[in-house]
Amino acid sequence: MARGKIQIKRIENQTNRQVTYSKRRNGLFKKAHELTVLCDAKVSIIMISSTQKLHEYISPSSTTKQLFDQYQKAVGVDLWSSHYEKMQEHLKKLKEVNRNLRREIRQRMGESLNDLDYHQMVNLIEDMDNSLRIIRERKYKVIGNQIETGKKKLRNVEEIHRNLVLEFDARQEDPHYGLVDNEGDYASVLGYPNRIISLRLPTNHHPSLHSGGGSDLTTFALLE
Amino acid sequence: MARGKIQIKRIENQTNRQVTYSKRRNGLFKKAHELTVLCDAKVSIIMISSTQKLHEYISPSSTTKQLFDQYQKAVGVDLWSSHYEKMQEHLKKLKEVNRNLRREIRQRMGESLNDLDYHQMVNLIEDMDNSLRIIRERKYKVIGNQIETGKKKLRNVEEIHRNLVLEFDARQEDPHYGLVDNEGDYASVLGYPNRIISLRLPTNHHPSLHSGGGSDLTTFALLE
DNA sequence: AACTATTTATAAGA
DNA sequence: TTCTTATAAATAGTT
Repeated sequence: MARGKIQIKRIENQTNRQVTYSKRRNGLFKKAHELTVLCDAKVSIIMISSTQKLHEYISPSSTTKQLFDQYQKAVGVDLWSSHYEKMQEHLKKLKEVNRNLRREIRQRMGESLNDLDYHQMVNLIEDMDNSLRIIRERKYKVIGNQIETGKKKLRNVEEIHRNLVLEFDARQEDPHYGLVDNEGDYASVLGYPNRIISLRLPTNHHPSLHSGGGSDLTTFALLE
Repeated sequence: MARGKIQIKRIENQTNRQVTYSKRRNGLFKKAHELTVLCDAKVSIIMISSTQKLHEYISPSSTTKQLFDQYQKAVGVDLWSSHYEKMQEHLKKLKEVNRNLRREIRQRMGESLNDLDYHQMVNLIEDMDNSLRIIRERKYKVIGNQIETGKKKLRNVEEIHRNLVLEFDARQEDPHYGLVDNEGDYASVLGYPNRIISLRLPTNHHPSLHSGGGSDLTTFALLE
């Protein structure tokens, strides 16, 4: 278009091609912008050079996506859809699975039994019987554990009580029995909360001699 | 650019604007195409006029979507994703629901009982007991129905048999008893398959006189 | 990146 | 919408 006409065919010289690309790209964008302003139109240009570099023009107050959405709408082909399809399928499968799970639960709750034939119903009953047995066993095991724990706790408490009573009796016979130091608060030193000791021996703040240590009273406290 | 310079600003005259739009659009597309060929580039132009008409240019051997995908990749923002989000959320919810349903079934099958505390276990047992009762009732009802239907069918069969025997005896006493026409095959005319009649009376193809019609033998056939 | 001869695009009119 | 044409704008080749 200047200094000589050119053929419209690929420019083989790489440098030349890039220079022309740059110049004409600017020209194209300028024209696009003029069009945008003069005719109140929206224009989106996406260009990828032979070196894979990308340039774009988008008319002011538009976005490329906006224009692309309008383009799809006008062309009538939803190019997003292919991206959806896989997901749609997944969603469908999940819903199906969901439905089946719900049905199974309903049947196990004694509803929707019309869906089952006699044989299936017999199987269901057998299965639920087995399950119930398992769950009951489990329950009994839990109960057993609780009773066992309870007994253990009870034994501990009884021993503590017994020891306290023994000590108390001993003190009554000999007021100085076991009294080593008036200053220290043995109960709290050994980690026994005074509150609990005083429940048992309101007038005496000395610990029992034989109880196993703080842990016993801890378990006792947990029993409450 | 010709016959006088123009200001680059919106053309107020509507006709003029449209004419200019048309002319410049062609110019732009031509330039785009030249660029495509000269510089071995890919170009996508989407234009929407002030009257919302859409035009596009796409360089040969490309698609608009292709270029748009490359554009997204280069720009680094996935414009599809916003379309996914809602679906993603839905998917997530469904999976969660699914998980819960599975857990409930597992528990009702005596598995994953660690997830339940004692109270929940007691409730589950009570619930399953009730459900089992309902299902058993249903089963008994179905059994009852089957027995009832069976009895009814048996009665019908017995009556048919009785009548056939009666007829057979009558025929032995009087060979022409009840014989009206030798041509017709009464059994099949009345809808009785010969095969079944012949099972009972291999030498006599006449129907019983009193049985209730084809339906009885149909129900009989169902009994087999 | 700048220059400029020349080609190309196009505004206005028909 | 298309053609015409005077003129503005773009740009190929050069520096």
